[in-house]
This record gives sequence, structure tokens and C-alpha cells, in this order.
Amino acid sequence: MVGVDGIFDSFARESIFKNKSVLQANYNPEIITHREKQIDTIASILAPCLRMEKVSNLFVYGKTGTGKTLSVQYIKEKLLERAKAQNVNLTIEYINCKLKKIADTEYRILAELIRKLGGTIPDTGLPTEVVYNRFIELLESKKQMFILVLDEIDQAIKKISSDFLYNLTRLNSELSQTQISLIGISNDLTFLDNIDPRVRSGLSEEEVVFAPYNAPQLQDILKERVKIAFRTDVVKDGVLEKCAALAAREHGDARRALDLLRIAGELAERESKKEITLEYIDKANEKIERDKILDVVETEPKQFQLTLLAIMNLLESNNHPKIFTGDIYNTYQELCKKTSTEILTQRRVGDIIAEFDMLGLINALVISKGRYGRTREVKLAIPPALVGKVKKILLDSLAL
DNA sequence: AGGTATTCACATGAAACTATTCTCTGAGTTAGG
DNA sequence: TAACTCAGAGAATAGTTTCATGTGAATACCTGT
Repeated sequence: MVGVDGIFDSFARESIFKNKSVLQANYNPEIITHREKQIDTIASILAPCLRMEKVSNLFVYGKTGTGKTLSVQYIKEKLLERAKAQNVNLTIEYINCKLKKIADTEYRILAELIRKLGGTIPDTGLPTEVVYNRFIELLESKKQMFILVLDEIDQAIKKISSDFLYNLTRLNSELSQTQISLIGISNDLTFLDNIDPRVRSGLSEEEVVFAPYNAPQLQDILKERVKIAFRTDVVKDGVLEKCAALAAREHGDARRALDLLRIAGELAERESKKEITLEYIDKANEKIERDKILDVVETEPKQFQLTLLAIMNLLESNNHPKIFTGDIYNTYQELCKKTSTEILTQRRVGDIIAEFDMLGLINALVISKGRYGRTREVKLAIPPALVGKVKKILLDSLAL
């Protein structure tokens, strides 16, 4: 252990970082490498707004970390600059629909918009229709072009019905002063397939796809940032390439590549090293995985923790590596009695198991055992090195 | 042996319910003129 | 009479229950050889 003074000392020394924020997620670079084509396309689609002409609704697809949000934000800034210079009354609002408690329902998205436009609206208690009316009122208060960017729109539509989008596209007919256009950003490429065709045609008049970066492209991106982020000679040979390769494996996620580099840097610095070597990338990779898992396990509500513990206990006692929903439910019930928690229905526990699958803590595969029914076959996806720690967290937090 | 028909043990979906938190409204109350 | 208080009605939301329907393939059950 270094001790508190030691920690402060190592921070007082010269950092290997020159400007760490460059590697953080919210950083907006001057130039967006390898996205020129998409940016041009989007720009040409949106350009008519500078002449106060209605802009086509636009849909942007691409996996996480492919630069969708970054590109759209970039164009937004440029457009606003230009609009100001040309005296065009243009408003562009960006809303991330995934943010819990802020914009993940119809009501909240509208409320957030109203706030951004300078209105006030309570968090709850009002009929949604009232919120609509206030929104329209605000829009109509002056003549303007309004572009609404809805990021991670697929997340929101899973919860809200697609009527919401329909209403938005239809809003123009109720507006006399304002022209409103939508830009939807989605991680899910199949998203548009499962929504109402009426909505689809209105919504996605134009589409732009962001393909995943490949490893060389990721390297280029990293190179750009490394120049600004680190002091010279901090990043050893092969480090960039490795970051890029690891991230390319994760569907070309640039964010992941940058995270790897940043955390590797932090780890190296913590050990008061002057350079980042390959081993730190491996450590960073592990740390990212570990933190993600531990964070999920810790913050999950009680019933989820009980379910997870049931799964882990079963896998431990049972030599077969295969366990099924029914077994889990039985063990879960026992655990509930032991902790005097109320027992949820099997229906619900089934959903909880499905959610763990989504989170990547387990692998659950729906199989048919023929005469013996249909069920999920569950395997733990937590790395063995972490199992002990996860279990301890569960036992602690459940006071067992 | 080969072909159907059953059947299990859940999965998956939709709707309804519950508890909580919050707004708005209007009746009743209060205090000052 | 104007301002204030406060209870009740109505909303949104998250988490759940209830009810209903779906489903893939191992078996049971035929059927004719």
C-alpha cells in the first residue's frame, strides 16, 4: 500500500497525460476521422433548413461507438453557426432518450424539450395532452425551423408506443409558424422493421448508415487523439494497434478503444510508470469488464440479487453445468423464505433471468427438452476469477 | 419401422392492478378592510 | 373580499400479477408390414 501521501505524491509528479479529457466520452474533436462521407450526406440533407425550407426526416443507424452522435452534434454546431450568420431562426435540440428519469417516456421527452426551450413543466401530475399543448404553444411563439434530434430512439420506443413518433411527424399540420423535422439515431439496425409502416414512411425519408470501424480506422482515430492526450513517447509501440484490435472485436467500438487507452494510462500512472506498455492494455481490458459486472451486481435491486444468487448457488451445488428456469425458481423461493422477502411469480422471475441475459451476466438459451418441456438453459457468464467476489457482494447486500 | 399425435414446462404477450409521487382544483377558512 | 390552506381527484410511472396463448421436440400411440 502506498498510503494517502504516496497517492498525492504520485499525482503531484508530472502526469503522463497532457490532456486526459481528449480520451473521455464527451470530448468533441475538431475533425472526425473516417466519417467524412456520412457527415457530408447528413449535411446535404439538412442544408435546406438554412433557407427555411422543410428538411426531410432523417434516420441514422449504427452500433455504439461508430460516431453517430458525434457526427450529428458536429453538424448541429456548424448549422447553428451558419444559421446565426445568415440570420435564420433555427433551433436544434438534442435529446438522449436512454437517460433514465430524464427522457425515457413520452411525457418526459416532451417535458425535457419544453425545459430546453425555456418553459417550465412539472415532472409529473399533468396529463400528457397538456404537455403536448404547451410544447406546441412554445413552438408557435415565433417563426422558426425546428430540428429535433432523438438519440437512442430505439430504447424509448421499446417503452413508448410508436404513436409518439407518429404524433411528432404529424405535428407539422398543426403548426403554422414552425417547421419541425426529426432526426432519429438508433443503435438497432432492425429498429424500423418492427414499427408501424405508416410511421416508418413518414419518419425515415432519408437514412444514413454508420458502419463499424475496422482496426486500421480505429488506429487512425487513436493516433489523432494520442497526440493531444499524452506526452510524447508515453505510448509504446504496438499499444495503439492492440487497443484498436480489441475494440474492433467489439463491433468496432471507438469509445471502447478510447476507454482502453485512458484506463491503461490511469493504471500506468497509478503505478508511477512513465509509459504505457502492452500489459496495461490487458489490465485495462480486464478492469473494464470487471467494473461493469461488479457495478451491475451491486446496483441491482433485491429481487434481482436473489435471483442471481439462486443461479450461482445452483451452479455450485449442481455438477451439471446446465440449469433450468424451474430449478432457479425453486432455489429462489427458498432464498426468499430465508431472507423473509416476498416471493415473486415465476412469470416475473423469468423476465429477471432474461434481463440478466441482456446484461451479459449469464447466457440463457431457450431450448426444448421435448417431452420434458421448453425452458431456458442458463450458464454463468461471469469470469471465474470474479465469481467469489460477486457472491460476496450478494451475500453482504442481502445480509446472509 | 415409420408416421402422427400428445404433452411437458415453460416462453412470450397483453392487460390489469398497486403503490407512489406529483399537480390542479375548488371548497372552506382566515385575516384584513 | 382577497389570500391562504388543504383534501380529493386525476396523472404518470415502475414493478408486478393475472390471464391467455404459443412452442419444439422427446415420447406415446398407432398402423400396416
